[in-house]
Amino acid sequence: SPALCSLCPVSFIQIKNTLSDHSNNSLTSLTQSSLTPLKQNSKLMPETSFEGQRSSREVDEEHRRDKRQRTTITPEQLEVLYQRYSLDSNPTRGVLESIARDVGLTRRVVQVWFQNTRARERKGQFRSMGPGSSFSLGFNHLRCPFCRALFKVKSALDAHMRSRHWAEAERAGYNLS
Amino acid sequence: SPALCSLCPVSFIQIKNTLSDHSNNSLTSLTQSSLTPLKQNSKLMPETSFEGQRSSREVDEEHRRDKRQRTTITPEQLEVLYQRYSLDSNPTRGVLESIARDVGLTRRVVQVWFQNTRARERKGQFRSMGPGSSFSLGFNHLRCPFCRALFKVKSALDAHMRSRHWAEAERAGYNLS
DNA sequence: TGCTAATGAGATGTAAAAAG
DNA sequence: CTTTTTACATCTCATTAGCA
Repeated sequence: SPALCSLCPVSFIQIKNTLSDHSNNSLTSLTQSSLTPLKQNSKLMPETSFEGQRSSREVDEEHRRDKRQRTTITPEQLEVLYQRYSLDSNPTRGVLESIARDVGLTRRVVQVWFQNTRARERKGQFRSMGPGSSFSLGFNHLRCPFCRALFKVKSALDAHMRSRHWAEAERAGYNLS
Repeated sequence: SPALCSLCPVSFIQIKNTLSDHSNNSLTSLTQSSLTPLKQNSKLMPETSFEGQRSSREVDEEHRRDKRQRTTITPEQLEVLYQRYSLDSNPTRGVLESIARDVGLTRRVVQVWFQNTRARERKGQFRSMGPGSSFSLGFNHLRCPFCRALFKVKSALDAHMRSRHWAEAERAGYNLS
């Protein structure tokens, strides 16, 4: 079976990635990470045995096994993600799935995005806007200086900063009244 | 020989289990357990379509392997369960069945949940409500009492509660100044 | 090259299974 | 039934690697 979603461009690779949290394989890596400087670059071993045992003629069309699949999240998707994040940064499984449907990504991708975003927030990282502050993206959008959230109007951005970046905004000297 | 890691509390037993559970046979079973729709939960927790689309051919390979199906109990279901539990922690079979009907789980699942919850309560781990009722996690982490967000320092948690849960916090008597 | 999506190890919680 | 163990799901944290 091609293992390709009929509704969206989900490949076998992506589905496989959803399992990666559970694959605690190997004594080898455990021992290694515990006892050695961990500098040895173990080459992300593809499960050839597993893939090899299904009918290979059906599958081969489209994956590069040696490469890690990196999803490109579009600004439109980011906008939705940040909006949902602002409502709940730790969504339950069901909510996560609904978000995934909304933005057209797999649940795993959305889950990872939330994990990474929580980590980013925890570390106090915010995306400094760099040169050309709060530049517009696409169509009249304002980007939050502390994260990538996009807003159509300044009042919405202000409200966002008030609610989401209270401390940082104060530190940075924004006057949010 | 029961080797124990000298640098961390990893025992031989744990390592052995990890190996035997995950190294050889488990990509198939993992895939299946993660991707196969839960039949008893299909109404409340429908899996997304792309996840459920594995061919039956892939499924029945290694059919005998240990794949225990783990039900994911949603927060909504937990709320009902805890509420019923507070009324009677040892319900009769009939009551158990009515609860099962209410929450949309099998009687067996509800029964196991009550057993485990009684055991947890006996061990002093009882929580009157689902995860979200303030308890600490890890070493330096504080969990928000109103959602699952984690914070390293109290000030960050306070800022979070101020921005996200001001109403609830006020009601609950938190002093956020 | 910087940002960030993805990966992996380790920790935690708990549903399910096994043992008693 | 209770107690204990196993297995799975998800989190954090640290890293790795892909793409504009």
